[in-house]
Amino acid sequence: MLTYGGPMTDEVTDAGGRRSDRTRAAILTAARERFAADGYERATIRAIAADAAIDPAMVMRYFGNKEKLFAAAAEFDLRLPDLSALPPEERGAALTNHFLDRWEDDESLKALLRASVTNEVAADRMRQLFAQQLGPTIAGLADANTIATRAGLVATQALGFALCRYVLQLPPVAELTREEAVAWLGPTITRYLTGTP
Amino acid sequence: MLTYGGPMTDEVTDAGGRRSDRTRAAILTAARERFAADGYERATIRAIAADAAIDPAMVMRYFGNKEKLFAAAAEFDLRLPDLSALPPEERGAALTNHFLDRWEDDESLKALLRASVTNEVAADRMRQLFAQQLGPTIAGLADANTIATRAGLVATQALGFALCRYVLQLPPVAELTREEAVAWLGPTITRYLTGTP
DNA sequence: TCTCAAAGTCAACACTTGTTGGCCAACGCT
DNA sequence: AGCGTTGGCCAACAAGTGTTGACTTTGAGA
Repeated sequence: MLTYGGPMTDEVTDAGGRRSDRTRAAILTAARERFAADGYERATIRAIAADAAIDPAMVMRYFGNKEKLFAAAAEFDLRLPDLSALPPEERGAALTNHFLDRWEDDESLKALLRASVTNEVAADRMRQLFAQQLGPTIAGLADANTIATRAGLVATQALGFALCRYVLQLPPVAELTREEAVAWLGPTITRYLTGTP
Repeated sequence: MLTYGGPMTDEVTDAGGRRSDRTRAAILTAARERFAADGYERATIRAIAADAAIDPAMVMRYFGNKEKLFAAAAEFDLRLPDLSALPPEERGAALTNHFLDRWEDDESLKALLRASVTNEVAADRMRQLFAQQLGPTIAGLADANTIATRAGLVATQALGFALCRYVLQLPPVAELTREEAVAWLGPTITRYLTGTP
């Protein structure tokens, strides 16, 4: 039986909880950093284990194999806000701001982007992100049968900007302030959300 | 001495030329395909050699090592047209069309994009592409000290679209016709080229 | 205190990778 | 024909990969 007398928590935090929960969380954190920095194939189990200060075999015990570890590390929720409350012309800026926030406070997205270029599982997760999370939130903001296209277009600009700013670090894009970035991208996103070609 | 009595040609074509020129070209073609399809680390020398129907050792003989092979395979010229002849509001569509052309008739760009996410040499080449090729061609179309930023913004949309369409293959983006794509992206690029935030 | 499952360690495996050096075949020149 | 350069193949190396199994330690419940 899998009973255990210790404190019962669903959350996965650094401190507290069973010992196994802590190392599990340590592995996930290290994995996210490595996948974000190196991509899928260059991030090795050994390096991740070293970062988490545990044995590589533990990673296998906890997550089965590298693919499953990645799947667990790249779990991600865009946490998109409700845009319908805003006037249409402000929605692009709001969405841009939200994207930048999510990108900068969670390495999972960077890990997902870096990996999705060479790993099919990651690419699939990326496709789902925009189809199942962005799609529904912009549904109702425009003609129903244009929603998928609009979500895709938003993806092109959002991912392209993130690629240039956080991954390739193209100087002129990386040096933009938050305000400049929003001022440039906002109208583009707004047009993709509710405009017409 | 490195003299050779055979026909002296600078061009590297499939047919004709010395035997070495032909296999050299075969290696480059295979390398481009593999790098484009698999990215830098998953594209192995052995697989490239197999595609070119030669021995892996030949690849080393011809190009020294994997990095130099990639550098040779990912040599790329955007061949940007002169935009100043066009009316400002048509420049975005023209540039978009040209990008799509270049993307679809040469695998080097896809190879470069896939590799640049995990390989620093490739990332550097990508940065140069937009700084040294796109920059100069849009110089004169807008205020001189906004050129670098404008080139960067164009890069975000161009690379983002290519990423979604050709690499991730996001369904709604991959299914857009050429006309739809140009109609959506054109105005965005135009605004980045000559508009104001 | 004893017991036993959970958590962790260690060493090795099978495999793939980039890369190297030695050897053989082809071919244009004298 | 004989030569020498060039092009090509084979086998192997060292390093690093994901992954596995057996062993040891830990720590809570009886």
